[in-house]
Amino acid sequence: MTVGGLIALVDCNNFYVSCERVFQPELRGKPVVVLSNNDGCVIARSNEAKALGIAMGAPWHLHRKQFEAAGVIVRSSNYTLYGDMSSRVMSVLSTFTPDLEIYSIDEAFLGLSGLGLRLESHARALRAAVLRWTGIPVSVGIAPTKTLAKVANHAAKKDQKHGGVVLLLDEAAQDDALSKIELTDLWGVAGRLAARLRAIGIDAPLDLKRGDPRLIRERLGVVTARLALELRGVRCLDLERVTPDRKSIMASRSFGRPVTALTELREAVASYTARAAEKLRRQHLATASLMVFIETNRFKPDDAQHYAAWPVRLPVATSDSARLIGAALAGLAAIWRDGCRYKKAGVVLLDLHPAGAVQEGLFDKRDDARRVMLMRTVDRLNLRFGRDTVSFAAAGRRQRPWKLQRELLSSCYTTAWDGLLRV
DNA sequence: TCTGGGGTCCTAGGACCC
DNA sequence: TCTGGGGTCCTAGGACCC
Repeated sequence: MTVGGLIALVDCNNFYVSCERVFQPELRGKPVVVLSNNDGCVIARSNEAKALGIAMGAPWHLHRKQFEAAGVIVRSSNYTLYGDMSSRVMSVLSTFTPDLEIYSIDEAFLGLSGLGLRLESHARALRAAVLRWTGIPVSVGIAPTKTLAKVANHAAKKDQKHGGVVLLLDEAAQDDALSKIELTDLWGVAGRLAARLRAIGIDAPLDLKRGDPRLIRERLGVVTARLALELRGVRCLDLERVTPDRKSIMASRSFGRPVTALTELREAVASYTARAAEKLRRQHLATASLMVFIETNRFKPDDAQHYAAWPVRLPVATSDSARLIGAALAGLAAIWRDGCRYKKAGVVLLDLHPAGAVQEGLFDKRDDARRVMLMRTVDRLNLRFGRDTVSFAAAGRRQRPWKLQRELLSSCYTTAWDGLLRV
């Protein structure tokens, strides 16, 4: 039943607020919120602030007067600090087990095989160590699957009586925890999916757990089917011990005020692109395509609305800031409209490759697929080459010669072709 | 003489997470 | 005057391949 051992989810409590409190102890015990860029909206709340009814994502300017009158203390976000605190927390965790997946800035999954009966005291020791060495309080949830570990962690946070640690080891305990939460408390269920679940008679987490897997797969897709299995204790999501390479890198910002001048937009896009390129180089990657986008204020329906994105394909993968900025600005020029009041701009780097493997022409995936297919065909079949055609024998049957469209083959593998033609 | 069908890729959009 | 900034995966449909 617990094949593969148990999984712990360690999650920092109100992480950004806790980071601020480490350096400003006077904030402890008081209602505190951390605001997003431009002090736009609430992105973290202390328990005391939650108790006042401050919602996640609440636009601050709508509530400022009311909440400040209630004594709420406000901090602007400081991502450099949070990133640094996160590394400290993760490095403490890594002293407890090498079996660690850093899931987000404030969460990690830990593999717990071989701890046996000392599980709970181990979890409490871990909690105490993180608090002692970093000043950050964490909650620990332990269960046979990631999804159930999330449920356990939710329970640990919700009820102080657990002392920050909840284990859901047997089905009775799991069902008890599941009976106390809503569909949208589950990892992977938000409003839309919850509505679709209710439409087929699944109103609560336990209904989902006990639902017909085939029906769920057919009506709601593979992700929800996996979720249902995970609730049953069947592990579908494994620990990702090695952090995979990023598949995209974005840099974007909302402006503090509306921007109409192209020169100003160019400055913003150039600086975002430079930031994205820095991230790219730090991760030893290069990009072969990017997208630039601009956006007006969607909360102002009276303004002329304009959202536009422009993809730019680069001839060669690169991490060079100047080349990327040039490409992004060319894209910007193509979409910018005179007279619009822009509120946000950004750049996304796509089609990322390891920097070391960068060579012109190697990153057209389609060409790469053709080359692989070609090589496989040569291996599998008895090929005979003519000047412009190739014929082959398969399963003892003679087949019509296939016309080769050599002109379709990109330069990156004409060498391979030349080799083949000499066979 | 055979003119179909299966596979893969790309893109956009949707949904979700922190 | 003021409403964040990142990411991931899945799906569907069309293009294109042989």
